[in-house]
Amino acid sequence: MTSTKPLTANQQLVLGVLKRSPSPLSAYDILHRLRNKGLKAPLQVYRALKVLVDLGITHRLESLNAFVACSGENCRQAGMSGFMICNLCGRAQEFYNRQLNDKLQSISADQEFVASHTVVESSGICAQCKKTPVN
Amino acid sequence: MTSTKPLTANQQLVLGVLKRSPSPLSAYDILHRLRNKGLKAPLQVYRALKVLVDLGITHRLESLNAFVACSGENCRQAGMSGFMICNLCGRAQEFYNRQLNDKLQSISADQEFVASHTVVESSGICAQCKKTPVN
DNA sequence: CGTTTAATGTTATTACATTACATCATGCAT
DNA sequence: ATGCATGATGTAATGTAATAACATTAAACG
Ligand SMILES: [Zn+2]
Ligand SMILES: [Zn+2]
Ligand SMILES: [Zn+2]
Ligand SMILES: [Zn+2]
Repeated sequence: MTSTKPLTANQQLVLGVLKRSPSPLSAYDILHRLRNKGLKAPLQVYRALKVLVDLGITHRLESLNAFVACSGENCRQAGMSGFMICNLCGRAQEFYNRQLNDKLQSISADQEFVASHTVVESSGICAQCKKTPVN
Repeated sequence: MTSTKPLTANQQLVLGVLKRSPSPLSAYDILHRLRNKGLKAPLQVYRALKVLVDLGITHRLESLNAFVACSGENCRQAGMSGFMICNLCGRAQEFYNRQLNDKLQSISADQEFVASHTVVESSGICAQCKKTPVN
């Protein structure tokens, strides 16, 4: 059934901000953008983010301490996608690669390690910024 | 030639603490352990860590906001190793896998993304802790 | 209704990291 | 030697990220 409980008001607000943003936002960035909507404290944002991340609708970028809306549909099942983060324009491109996941899986298996979550984040320069140095 | 400048006193202290620790330490953990050696401020630790990380002698674990001494020799060249982090005992096992790196490389290439650094961190339960639940 | 439960709000605190500026040591050019 | 540049250190203050503790409100349900 996957009876999916609807998002609460705060959760929708936070998700909306993330979806509209071209690049990842910190919790405090989000808070700042929702002051006018009545949000006042970090916890309101962190609570909403926790739910969204747990649902797989939003991802946390560990190397940025920031959050981004999921760009795919396959994250709930896969549980593991990667990101390419541009140091110039700040955008984070999400990707999913079966072979990469399989490889990570086999590496874990070799060590008898049971992974529950894996972070894959590359920093560098995106194709766009390579062509147009100043964005 | 690789004329390698010797580490300063603070850098050696920080590296020593990391090498002796069985699991990753936060900058403030390190500071705490070096109070008796005269270190007083976070910046002294962060400065040393920056040098050690830049040298590839130490790695930063993004998902923990913590640091760990490099367990291999191949990091200076490779620039990319991964970690399996146990949620029970807290240990972080470093690994290096050529095929994984090649795959990440090819994924980047497909998107015309030039990666300068890549984070790979899996969280889960290590072999040790699987056998002996309470460590 | 009255009671339970989940979501929110509010304040304070803890944890992580950097900025700014003063001081000290070292090496080297005059 | 003396003065100056350079790099490492020390110190204080501040900025940024995240959570703890507790009060309040809103929905669900008998
Ligand atoms: Zn996703
Ligand atoms: Zn870019
Ligand atoms: Zn290493
Ligand atoms: Zn373990």
